[in-house]
Amino acid sequence: MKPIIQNISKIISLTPEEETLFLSKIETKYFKAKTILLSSGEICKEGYFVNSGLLRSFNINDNIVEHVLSFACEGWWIGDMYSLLSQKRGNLFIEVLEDSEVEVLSKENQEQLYLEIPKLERFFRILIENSLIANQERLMDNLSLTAEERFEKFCKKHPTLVQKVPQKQIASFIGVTPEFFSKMKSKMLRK
Amino acid sequence: MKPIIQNISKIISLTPEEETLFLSKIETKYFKAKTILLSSGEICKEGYFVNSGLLRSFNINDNIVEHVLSFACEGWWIGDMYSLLSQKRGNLFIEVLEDSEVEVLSKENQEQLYLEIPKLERFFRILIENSLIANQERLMDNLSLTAEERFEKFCKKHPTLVQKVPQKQIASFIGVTPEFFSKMKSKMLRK
DNA sequence: AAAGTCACTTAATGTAGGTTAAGAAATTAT
DNA sequence: ATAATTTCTTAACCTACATTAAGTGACTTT
Repeated sequence: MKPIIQNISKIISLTPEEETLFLSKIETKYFKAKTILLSSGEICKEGYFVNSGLLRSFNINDNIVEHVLSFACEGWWIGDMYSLLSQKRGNLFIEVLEDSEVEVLSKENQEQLYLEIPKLERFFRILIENSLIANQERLMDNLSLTAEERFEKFCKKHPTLVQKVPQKQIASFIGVTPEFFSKMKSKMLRK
Repeated sequence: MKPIIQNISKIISLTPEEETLFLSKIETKYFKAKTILLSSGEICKEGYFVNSGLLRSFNINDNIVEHVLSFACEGWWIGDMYSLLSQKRGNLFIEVLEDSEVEVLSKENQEQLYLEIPKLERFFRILIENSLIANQERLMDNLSLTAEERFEKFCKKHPTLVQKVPQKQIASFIGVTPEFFSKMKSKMLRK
């Protein structure tokens, strides 16, 4: 069974016909590392489900500083929610960090699927609820924890990512500069 | 027409029967300022839609420092998403800041409504999508803007709230101490 | 109206994390 | 393999914001 179907089946159950219909609306694509799937200023027309590999979304501040909004590895969805929904120009980049196999679901097909398989409203509602919860927690963590504590939490929560992701991007995700992150890390090791 | 029905009608259309059914599942309540609707450590059993007045959700760090997650005034929904969804103990408080009139939707009734009016899946999906987008933006702002810039953005986005909410809670929302906020504000006025 | 609490201000001092810069190590490209 | 680019480290110095503390005014409570 395709990972994306497994992913959906964890939350709602699809009939074989619905599965087929769903699969007809997505497209499997392969991307090389460093491919930019979406740039700031563009309108996001599709969402991505990662079969294998690793993507990230980030923005760039004052044309200099990158801030990572999210990573997505196997079994995760990624997109620019703001732009995808509003169909206005967003300010996120979506980049492939490792050679990846990805299911592409266009905005258009997603809307059609909502009509053809109303159950999918439920699936995506729950998917987004979970995303919101994670985001709220991250927000509160940024307000109340030190960089060290945030890093520890990140390690516990995403042990695989810590191995795969370049260190400067973990720094960006938890909200510190690469220089400070490096200093902090070596300080933590010394304990 | 009840504000909560207006709120829903902006996104989906309900038949008169569906409206009646929906209304039968919510309860209008009146709360005095300072009422605590939910405490940290409790399981959140209901969501709130504000007809009038003002609520907030926040957590408390190390039994000392409060961090405001969100405000909700007229026309806004509020709840502890994490606890509401997982039915586990959350760490948020929900407090009434001004005497308020509120529509209460229990978790139980909400689940029933999803079955009886599947369109509501769509409504809440979109509601939560918007909430996620706002959260993501706030997260990125916290990573990339100064306190001053965050405050300016807050003022533009929520001009009514700036008038109503105690200053120390705006400070908490944008992520600084009340002391620093006070200093910052007087510095901004001097310009 | 007095007393107490709470919200806000101001100021001195402290610190987590930023900036700049330069070199070392690791990847990538030729 | 070598050069080129990128990532990581270290260190000196800097700043946005936190902490502590003390004082003022406003709102509650009795």
